Amino acid sequence: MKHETSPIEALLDSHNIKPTANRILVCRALAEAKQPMSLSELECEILSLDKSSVFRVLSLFREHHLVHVLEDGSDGVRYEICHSTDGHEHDDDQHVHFFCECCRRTFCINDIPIPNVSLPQGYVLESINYMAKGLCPKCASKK
Amino acid sequence: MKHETSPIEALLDSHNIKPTANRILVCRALAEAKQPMSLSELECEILSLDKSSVFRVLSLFREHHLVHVLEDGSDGVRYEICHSTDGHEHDDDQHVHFFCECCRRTFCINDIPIPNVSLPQGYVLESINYMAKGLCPKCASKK
DNA sequence: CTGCACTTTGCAACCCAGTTGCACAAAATC
DNA sequence: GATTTTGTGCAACTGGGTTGCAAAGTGCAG
Repeated sequence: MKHETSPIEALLDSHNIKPTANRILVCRALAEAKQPMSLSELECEILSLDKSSVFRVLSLFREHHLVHVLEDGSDGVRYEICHSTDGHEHDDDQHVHFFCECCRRTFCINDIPIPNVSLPQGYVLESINYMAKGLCPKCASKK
Repeated sequence: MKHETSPIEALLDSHNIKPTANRILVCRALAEAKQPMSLSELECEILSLDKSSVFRVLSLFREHHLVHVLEDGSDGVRYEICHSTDGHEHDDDQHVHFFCECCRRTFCINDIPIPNVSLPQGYVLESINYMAKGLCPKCASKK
């Protein structure tokens, strides 16, 4: 019986990434997460993998534009699957993120695209990191 | 002859920070810098000070809202003097920053305020980190 | 199938920014 | 001047990130 390719494998494939076991694990973890994940979170979630393996898988994903990186200021970066329609070169799905200073989690505000600014002459824009900070609904209501 | 208080000391004073020698040094370095500075840059610039001293001075400044913090993704945060008019509680001078991926420097785009977004119900906004990335004019022209 | 080249992985070691404990120096207070 | 409080330097630690290297896995030609 032939091996049915999962959606995860298809996703890797569409980014020209050979789907090894480790890569599938990491990719699935990221895909199922509702929030962007940090290296160490992935490390904990997939205990079978070594830190360096996760690191290298993530680096590879980044090179192939399967994930993008965001800094929330909580010491270290987070990774999130790109949902851009074409999935290559430029991410067209960059959206606003929100970092809760109370529970220190990072939320995707998928509905809200990043507002653009017109930079002064000469600057070449590649990407934008828009990180709003404050209290998430849950933490705000606990006050 | 009486000790003339420098503008730097006045600035510290206005934020209720006792102006010690170290604090004046750090504050002046920040004030004179055209770009936000990292902990290690300050460390190098003021060789007489220990890393931990700079760190503690910066932490103090942050608590007293004399500086604000920004993440440019170049490993580690940067500090910048607040130029808010009242200088307390909320920074009203938050502006766009630009990180050059070539020379890895961070620029203040002072003219451009951070565009606001209306967050979903429940979120309480405190601050926004808006970091545009790409090539600065100098690096872009070198290509 | 077998041997060989290349890729992927795990381990251990390393790097470095940030951070903390502690003891001493400086300043403020009594 | 003695005592308390505050600030500082040193050294050590932490934790995320990164790399070298050798072993395991994979693909392919013969």
